[in-house]
Amino acid sequence: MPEQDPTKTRLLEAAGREFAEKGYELARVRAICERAGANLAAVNYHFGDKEQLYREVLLEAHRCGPDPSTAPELGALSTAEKLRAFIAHFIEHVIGLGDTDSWQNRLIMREIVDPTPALEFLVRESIRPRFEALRAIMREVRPDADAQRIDVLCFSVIGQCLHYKVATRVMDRLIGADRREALTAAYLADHIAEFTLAALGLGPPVASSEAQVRSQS
Amino acid sequence: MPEQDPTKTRLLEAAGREFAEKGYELARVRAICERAGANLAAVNYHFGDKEQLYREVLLEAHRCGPDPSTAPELGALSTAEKLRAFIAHFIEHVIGLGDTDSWQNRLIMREIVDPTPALEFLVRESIRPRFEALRAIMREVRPDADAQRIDVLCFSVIGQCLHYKVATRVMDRLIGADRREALTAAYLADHIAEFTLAALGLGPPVASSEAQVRSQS
DNA sequence: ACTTGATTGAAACGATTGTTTGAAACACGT
DNA sequence: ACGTGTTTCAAACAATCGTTTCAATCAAGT
Repeated sequence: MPEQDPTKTRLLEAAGREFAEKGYELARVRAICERAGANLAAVNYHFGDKEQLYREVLLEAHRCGPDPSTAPELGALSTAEKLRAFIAHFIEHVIGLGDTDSWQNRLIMREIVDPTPALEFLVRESIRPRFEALRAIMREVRPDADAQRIDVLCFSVIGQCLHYKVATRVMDRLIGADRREALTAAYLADHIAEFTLAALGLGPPVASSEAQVRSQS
Repeated sequence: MPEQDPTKTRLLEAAGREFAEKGYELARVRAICERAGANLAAVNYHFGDKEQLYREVLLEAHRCGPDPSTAPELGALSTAEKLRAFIAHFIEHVIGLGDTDSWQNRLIMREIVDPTPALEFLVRESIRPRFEALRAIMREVRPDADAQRIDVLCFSVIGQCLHYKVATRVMDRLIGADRREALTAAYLADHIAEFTLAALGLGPPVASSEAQVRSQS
């Protein structure tokens, strides 16, 4: 099969965009095939049916989306810097707010909020490893905390980050699309890190202006 | 029209549950009518079509769901206590994690994450007032902060709260449904308040155990 | 050229959807 | 009892969806 851009590949790409935009139910097989420049029957020929296509797309989104190999190296960093690195990585790669927000991220976000049976796989392969990494950091910060407290501390971090992906549309109407887009990945990562470190007693309280924040690091 | 439980009322209730469970597209008019014990044509007779029914259900969810009149009285409280009261109110009423999670909350949450054209109304009537209230508190905490910093501070609070509604299914698979359900509204409200107050310098860093938290209040 | 297997194409199928229809049943003022 | 306007009902309609069909097309081995 020495082809340069086979129909099957184009279908996966087109299906990814369609599923991410519309969701599984609203995504139309006809629209996917049209995007891919393929015939209507191509989906059923290459993937069997719509559901199997969706699973393969989700698998592709996991592979090409947030790259596990770019997970921050947490070797010789201090605890505070580990946390800062985790947050920066999460914002930029998992949330996908740094680059052009890819269909991969939107698709995974849909699966989180409105799960299909494919969620189990997604948790096992992508979400849990990251969560365990954060949990390890939190245990380092608070060695004598019980499991429940560790959990909610992790959720406080993840919740802050994920909010910018989940509630994007509401934010646009709340503070204006221009001001929402002005919240760059770097700014958000910095804010959430400062906020979290201060809450954990690893840094000073969140300052009023950017200058004050910088004055301590 | 002196009736005790008219078809129109039963349809709104049934439609609310159906839309909340399945979402707008997956919700079936036939299922709604079956739940309401009404005829298939009842929807079109009383509401015109499915979309107008959805709008009226959303309006009903806004009225009977998170009650604006129960918004915390923020009169003579200190800034820290205002924030604590806001968070507790948000967790218990808006997230709906306190009582049985009603279809009203699930429906509104769907509208936030995956908006329909009805979002504009929802923001204007329900979300913006609450957001402005939080923004006022934050301005009180950081009088010299610019608008952008006020925004992200508010989002840090809301993001922490909303996460327990948005990612419930993922949490179940991540820490187990039993441990997730053990996170009561009171516990979460207390944690998020402590976390946020510490981040703002209005309280001590988040402690390792519950006892240490209590020792300062 | 012919065969074989994999792929593409246009058209149709069957099921399900929201919606409409027109008659029957009901409520109620006269 | 009658007439009138409202509400319910079973049935069908039109549109759309995912899926299937089967012939046409292509690539490569012989």
